[in-house]
Formats: sequence, C-alpha cells, structure tokens
Amino acid sequence: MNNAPLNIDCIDPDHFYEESLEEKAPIDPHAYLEGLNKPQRQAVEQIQGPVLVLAGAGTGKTKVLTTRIAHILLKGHAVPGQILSVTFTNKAAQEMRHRVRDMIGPGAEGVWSGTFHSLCVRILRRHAELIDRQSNFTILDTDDQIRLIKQILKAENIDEKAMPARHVHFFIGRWKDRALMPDKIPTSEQTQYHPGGKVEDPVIKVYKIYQKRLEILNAMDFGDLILLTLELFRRRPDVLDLYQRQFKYILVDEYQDTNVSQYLWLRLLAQHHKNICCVGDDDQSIYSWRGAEVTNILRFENDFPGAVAVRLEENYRSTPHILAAASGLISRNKNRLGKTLWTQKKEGAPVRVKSVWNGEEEARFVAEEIETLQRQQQNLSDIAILIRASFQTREFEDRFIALGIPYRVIGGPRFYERLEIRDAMAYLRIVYQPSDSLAFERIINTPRRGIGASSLQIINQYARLEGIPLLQAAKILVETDELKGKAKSGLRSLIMDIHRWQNMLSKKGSKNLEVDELARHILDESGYTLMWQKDKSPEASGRLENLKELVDALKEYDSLGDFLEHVSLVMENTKNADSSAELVTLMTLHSAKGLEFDTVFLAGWEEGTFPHQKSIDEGNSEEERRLAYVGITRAKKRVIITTAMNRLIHGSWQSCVPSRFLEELPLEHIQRDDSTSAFKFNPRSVHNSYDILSGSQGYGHKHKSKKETLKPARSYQKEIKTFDIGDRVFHIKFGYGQVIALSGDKLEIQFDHSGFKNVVAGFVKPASEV
DNA sequence: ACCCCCCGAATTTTT
DNA sequence: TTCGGGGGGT
Repeated sequence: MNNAPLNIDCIDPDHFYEESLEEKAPIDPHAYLEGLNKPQRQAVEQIQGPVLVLAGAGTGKTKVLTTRIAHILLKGHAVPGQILSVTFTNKAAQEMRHRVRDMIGPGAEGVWSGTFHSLCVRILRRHAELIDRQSNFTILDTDDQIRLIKQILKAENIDEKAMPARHVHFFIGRWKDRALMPDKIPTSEQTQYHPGGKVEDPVIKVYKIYQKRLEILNAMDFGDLILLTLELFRRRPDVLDLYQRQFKYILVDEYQDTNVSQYLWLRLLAQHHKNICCVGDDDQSIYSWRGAEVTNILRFENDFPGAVAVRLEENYRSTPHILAAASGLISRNKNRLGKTLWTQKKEGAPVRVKSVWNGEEEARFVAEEIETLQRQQQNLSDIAILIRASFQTREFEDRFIALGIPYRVIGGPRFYERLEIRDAMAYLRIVYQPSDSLAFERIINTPRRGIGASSLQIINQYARLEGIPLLQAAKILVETDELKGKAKSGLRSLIMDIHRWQNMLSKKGSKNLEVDELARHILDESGYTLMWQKDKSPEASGRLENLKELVDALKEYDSLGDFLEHVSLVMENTKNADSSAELVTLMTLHSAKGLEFDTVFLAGWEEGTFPHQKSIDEGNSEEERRLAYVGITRAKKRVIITTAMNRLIHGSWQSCVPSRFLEELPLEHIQRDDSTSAFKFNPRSVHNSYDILSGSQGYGHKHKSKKETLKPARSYQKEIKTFDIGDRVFHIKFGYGQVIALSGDKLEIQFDHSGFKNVVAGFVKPASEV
C-alpha cells in the first residue's frame, strides 16, 4: 500500500468493500454517491494519486470534499486518523466536520481537520523542543507583531518615519508567505529602504532581530506556524516520515488561496502516499495581496506528477443570465485554466445595470429596490449588498436607518481585536504564562500605576541584558533602588497581584474556581474594570459590556490554556452568528466569497473604486475582475449593479468613469435601467455635462437641494411618538439610549453602546415598547 | 504624564 | 474629509 503507484485504478477493491458494507452499514452505501453528478462522482471516487478538482462557483465543491471523506471511510480505505483535511478558515473547517458527521456519524471524529495554522500548532506543540521553542509557546497576532517591531526599530535607532513598523511587518509577512527566512532572501529582494550596495538591507536586519526576539520570547507569528513546521520536517526527517505515513489521504479546500509555504507544506506531507486532492477555482483567487499564489493551482499538474484534473462545471446556484454575464466577464482574463459553467435552470432575469447621480442616490435606489422586494415577500436575509471597500457601507447604513430597513454589516473590527479585550487577554496571558513579556509590557501601566516610559526602559534593558523575561526582571529590580517612588510601589503591587492570581490559577482545582471567575477577579483586582467605570467617554460602557462578554465566553472552557489557544487561532466571536435573522447583509466582495443570496446588489462600479485605483496602478486588474466574478456568482436569482456618476472622495467631488467591467458584460445578458440620462456610458459626455452643471459653486447648491429632498421621506413615517429629555428609547441600529435634547423632530440621544447621535424621532421608539 | 496639534494616509482579511 | 498616530509642549 505504501508504495502504491500513482493513479492506480481501485475499482476492484471498491466492489469488495461495497459488498461487505451493504449488510452492516447504517445507511445505504450507495445513497451518498447517488446525489452526485458525473464529474462530482469522479472527484469523490478517484482517491488514489493527486487530484485537482477545478470547482467553479456554485458547483458543489464542499459536497465533493465531504463526500470524498465519507467515501474513503465507508469503503475502509483509511481510518479517520489517516485523513488530513485542510481548509483556510475555521468556519470552513467546522462546516466540513459537521457535514462529514452528518453523513457517517461520530465515526469521523478522528479526522485531522482544521486550518493550516491549527494543524501546525497541533504538530508543533508536540515537537516544540526540536525547533528551539517550548511546547507552551505563544502565538502573536498582528498587534503584538507590530509592537515588537516597533521596539526593535527603537532599539536599533531606526527612524520610524523613514521605515514604518507596518511596512516592515508587511515585508516580513510576504517573505514568510514564500518560506523565506532572513538568511534566504535573495539579493534581488532588496526593499525600497535599501539603496543598494554592500550594506545589509535594514529591513532584513530587523527581520533577523525579530526572529531572534521571537525565539527568546518563546513565541511565533502566524507565518512561523507554517515555516517552523517546515523547519521541523527539514531538521528531523524521522518526524516528517511519521506524518507522511500517517496521512494516507490529504484533502485541501480553496487551493487557489494557498501561499508558497503552505504549498511546500502540503507537498512534503503528501510525498509518501501521494494521495492529495486539492479543490479550488483559479477564477476566485482574490487574495494575492496576502501572499496567495494562483500559480499553485495553475501548476498543480506539474507539481504533482500524474495528477488527474476534474472540472466541476454544472452550476446549481444561478440563473443562465447571471451565469452568462459572469462567464463573459471572467473570459477577459488571460491567466486562467478555463471552465464553462452551465446550468439546467430556466431563464430568469438579466443582470440589471443602474446608473445613478451619486452615492446618495445609489443608496436610495438600492433601498427602494429592497422595499419592492420586501413587498413581494422576499426575505431580507436573502438580500446582500456587496461593495469593494468597507467605507462604502456608510451611505447605505444612513439610508437604511432612515427607512428602518434592518441590516447588518459583516466584517469590521473583530471582538478579540478590540482594545479592552486585548488588554484583558494580556492579563490572562501573563498569569498563564509568566514569560509572556509582550503581554506584561502591555498591562504594566494599564491602568496607570506610575510606571512610565523611563521605568519600562530600565526594566527592558535589564531583562535583555540578563536574557530573562520582563516579569522576572521586574521582580528583581523592584527589590533594588533602580526604580523610585510611584513606579516602584506600583510595580511591586502589580507583581504581588500577578503572583496571587497565578496561585489562584494553579489551585483552581481544589478551590473549585472556574476560569471565568478567575478572570473576573483579575480584571477587578487589577483595577482594569474600575479604569473603564471611571472613564466618562461614550465608548466606556460598551467596553465594559465587552469585558463581560469575554468573561462569559470563558465559561465554555475548562482551562485558561485552551481558551488562549482558541483565541489566538480563532480570532472570531462565536456569538452573534445567527444568520437566520431577518436582515439585509452589507459586506465587502472579499467576505462574500463562499456565500450565496437570492438577490445581490453590486454597488460602486466605477473606475478607481472598482476596479480599485491601487489595483489599476499595480497592474492587478485581473484580480479585480475575479472579484467582480465572485460578486456576480453569489446571486441565485437577481443581480443589480449600480454605478455612480459622481463620488465624494477624500472630501472632494469627483466625476466618475463607469467601471470597465460594465462594458465587459455581454450585452445580451444585461438590462440597463437608464432613466436619467442619455450619455450614461460615455465617459466624455459625463465629464462635460458635469463640468457645466457644477462649476465651483455648483456643489454647495446641489448639496442643499439634496438634503431637502430627504424631508418628504420623513413624513411617510407613521405614529411619531413624542419624547422628553431623559426618556429611555430604542433604535433599530444603535440600541438603547437616553434622550439628551430635543430640536423639532430631531432627538439628541446618548446611546448605551453607540455613543452620541442625532436621530429623527420617527426612527426610535420608547424603550418600554420593545 | 497628559493633552493638543499637525501631518499623512486613505483596499481587500485570515490565521 | 476624517481618522489616527506621533511628537512636542505644558
């Protein structure tokens, strides 16, 4: 079995197993294959040798992956522990696990299923000592990484203005995506900070120091998780051999999103059994800017000799018009393997293209269309508005709030990235792991303890001199005369606090103290909670809420270590995941990948916005086109594209040229809603007319008149309640709040979690009525 | 240690 | 235009 040649036909053993399973299997052993079309079935059954499944949008790739795992298990080709199933996001990993479990029950529990990163952690915790780390290494997120780089820049006397930490971080990240450690970077890779010549590139120098610091801190960043696993395999062929033999079948989702490191990782692990199945779609590769290499999928057949390619081209999602529009668009790209999507569905409506005057009209138009759909009994949760960049949500939000259309925005800052959560996490980290110097540094003077920059510098210097963690250095220094006054006493009491919390943690079992209680103790006794209670800024109460939510989240975990690991790998809030709510979804094209909706609005199709100016400048408009393709193919029934003639960009009005993608949509599959102007798609006319209409004074006037047009809309609101100062009210978007002042039909409200806002009376109701 | 002002940038996001 | 970060002044 170990040396099975590639592409061996395994039909015969299959039949053998089928017979034996038919009697005892709880489900009909054929049933799971019957729901598949021909290529899907081939993708499932071709389990020997390398397989590339080119899965177009909506062609059932997750079904193929899960059925393939079920197939391998049901036919007895492997036990769960011999299957490695790699995805890109935790969400995808979870869905895979659920679907496999639904198919074959708890027997699938042992499958190694996860993200590249979580699987690497699992491996690295076992063998940490072989790559100069300890098993309890910490995983740094972006914020930690940048703070560390800033420290290094300061220590190296490098001007942060000339070489921002963010840039260094970016370079390091991209190098790691390509498996390049500092000593491996070719001379042709000099950064813009390096003028050339003999001197070492300062960015590479910082990279070197950064890696050294990570080692001392017993820490890794996300890139390291993959890279150090590769390093482990390089150093210890015996360990590599172990895993190579173990993983008889490897499955990879979203292969077009893998970077070089991940590709090397897969190739290494697949080398023994060579049964690797990668599923992806080159037309949906939209993450090159974070290191993804489309070439991985384009070159699969070279990289894995003897590979079989299967194309999934039957689309089960969209109508023919939508599919044809998307296909026509994407066919303009040169660098693609090429697929022809088709569907058995009937006609449907053509893709609509609507030209609007500006962003405000765009939002008004979309909102009206949504109301029309609502009247036709369409669910709001089946509607999405997809935009290129997140700032574009604003005008839609304003309009939806005004009309009372319930919506949600996907994306934005995430729970574990919030300041107060990161602070709280730092407290937990230092208690759990006394050598976590980055965590200690974060909280050493938060809340204020009189330990300023100079005190911190003394501690840092000493720690580095002695090669010991910051906390340990602080412990020693606090007994000397190096520190004075407030700094000394503040630090001493902090150290004693941490000590006490550590004891509480280790005695947890006997005292029966749960982790969430411990966290509450820490946050209260450190004065951190108090700090926000005393804070009078409008966000403070929201922050306290978040801290509560963090403590609540801890209840689900048996140990602090489990929790910290979860957070570092799954930077996502497991709460508020109810997708069933009746809300319109507003999100970026990027975060829409993998989702589907009946109706999809694609907004802001203008040159500069979409395709984005930066991508045009960088000559990367093919990726933008793929993004457009992803957007269109999210829709099951309706696509409505809008393009504005004018946009407010960085505070000034710009006349816009319609996106090149509009011209690339095949005419016979689109319908233009041209009600306002005859020169819609003639950029020159647009320019001229705009210039004439609105010279320098024109703008102000235009604005005023627009604001006035909003007023009639208000009068449609029924039953406007009257409010008094001090009333408790509820707003669909901002939640609960208190009326601070009145002016006509407008209320000034201090919201509990959303700060201070001016709101029209018709859009809030008394809190008592909620 | 805190506050204010000035300057510059201004996509996309996961782990 | 708006936001955020950093530096300088009090």
